[in-house]
Amino acid sequence: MVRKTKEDAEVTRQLIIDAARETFSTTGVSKSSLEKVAKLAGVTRGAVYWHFENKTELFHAMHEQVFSPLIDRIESTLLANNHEKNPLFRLENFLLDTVRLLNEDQVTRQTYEIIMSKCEYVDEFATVLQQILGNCSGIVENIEKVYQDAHQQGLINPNLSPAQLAMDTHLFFSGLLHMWVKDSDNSRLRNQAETLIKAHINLRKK
Amino acid sequence: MVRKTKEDAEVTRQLIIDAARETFSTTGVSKSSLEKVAKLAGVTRGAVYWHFENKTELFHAMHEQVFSPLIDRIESTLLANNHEKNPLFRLENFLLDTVRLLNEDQVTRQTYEIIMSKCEYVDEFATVLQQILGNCSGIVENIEKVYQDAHQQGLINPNLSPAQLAMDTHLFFSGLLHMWVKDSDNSRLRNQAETLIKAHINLRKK
DNA sequence: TTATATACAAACATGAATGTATGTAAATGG
DNA sequence: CCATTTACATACATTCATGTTTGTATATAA
Repeated sequence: MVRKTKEDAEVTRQLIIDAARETFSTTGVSKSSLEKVAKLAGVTRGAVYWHFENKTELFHAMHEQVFSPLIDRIESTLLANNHEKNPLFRLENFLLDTVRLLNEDQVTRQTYEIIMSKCEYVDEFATVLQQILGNCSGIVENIEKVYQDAHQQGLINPNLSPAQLAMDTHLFFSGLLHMWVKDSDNSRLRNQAETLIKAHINLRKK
Repeated sequence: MVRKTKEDAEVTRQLIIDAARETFSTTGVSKSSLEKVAKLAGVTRGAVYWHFENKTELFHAMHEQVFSPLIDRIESTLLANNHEKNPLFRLENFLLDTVRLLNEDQVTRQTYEIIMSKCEYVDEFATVLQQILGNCSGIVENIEKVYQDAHQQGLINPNLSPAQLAMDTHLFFSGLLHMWVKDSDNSRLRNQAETLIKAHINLRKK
């Protein structure tokens, strides 16, 4: 046994996370044994238990690694300090970028797939769901600010409530992501996504 | 051992399905052992295996029992043979009724919860997902017809595409149901749902 | 240079869930 | 009324995942 340096250990940790994502994605979280994950990562369960308390913690690590940067990105792309000064364009770009990211980045795509259709939100995982819902509230708040901007700039119908528009957009996009992720062999939706987003935004324009 | 009559057996079968729903709902599908289900139903695993091949078949039975009538209801409430002659009202009523059903009927609510957040869609369950997606396509088609009606009757902005509107509505509602089901302790959304639906429809009106 | 902590592998112990096979009493059909 | 299913309960065999413990070679700190 070759004792690893600190950097080597970090590599191993990442290998395990990657293997977990891959395994969760094909087998589902609850049917993914840590033995399978370990084998795919080229280590033994010993390594897995060294780096993570149990499967739940491993799941958390995998989830956080992808979603932390995503959450951070939201404000900067959505809010007024962005270079794009038209709030409706900012919103449209945010939605389009997210879909494009799902198209291009397999890691993000797999992670979305797992949290949306390969994970059961009971007991220990209920906290993950609460976390996700918390992020959602954050997104809605930011979208609402966007619509408030648009409202003030006179870009949208003045008797539409920003709060309601924000919820409508969020639910639309949430539904879109769910479909997008689940209906993997329906390329129609995947191609249609951009058009749908633009149509959704246009519906609000004056 | 008291040998049961045919009707007794049917009662047992239903008890098992009910127990399964309850167990799936609290424990998640994959962590629900048939032993637990059996005990809750007041029988042994013998009875479960007598009525159902395995957990997957039991899940199918539970799912179908709630969703078959739901699917059947769609066309009759959504399409033009309905008493309500205004297509936008038909659509609004359909959405509102669905939310109301979720509010009132615990069986329907639990079943939605299970398929939306307490089930992993891999291997044997992937077929369930395909089934659900099939139903979705059906709903979208029907909603599209509604918008075509509305279009012909001049109720909506003439340069809005019925197909895109239908998808937008479906994604909105899909997102709404997901949130509604998952965010069980957020009564805000549950109270807001009606308002959101009406706002969503109003957005399309001329 | 040596003691200690690190980063795992390997072995062990346990428990839980599944599927099947067998037993059985009573309903049912002839 | 008798033979045969039916509708289960009970018992058995097997697989599999988990968590823990132990072993160990080596990086690292003192």
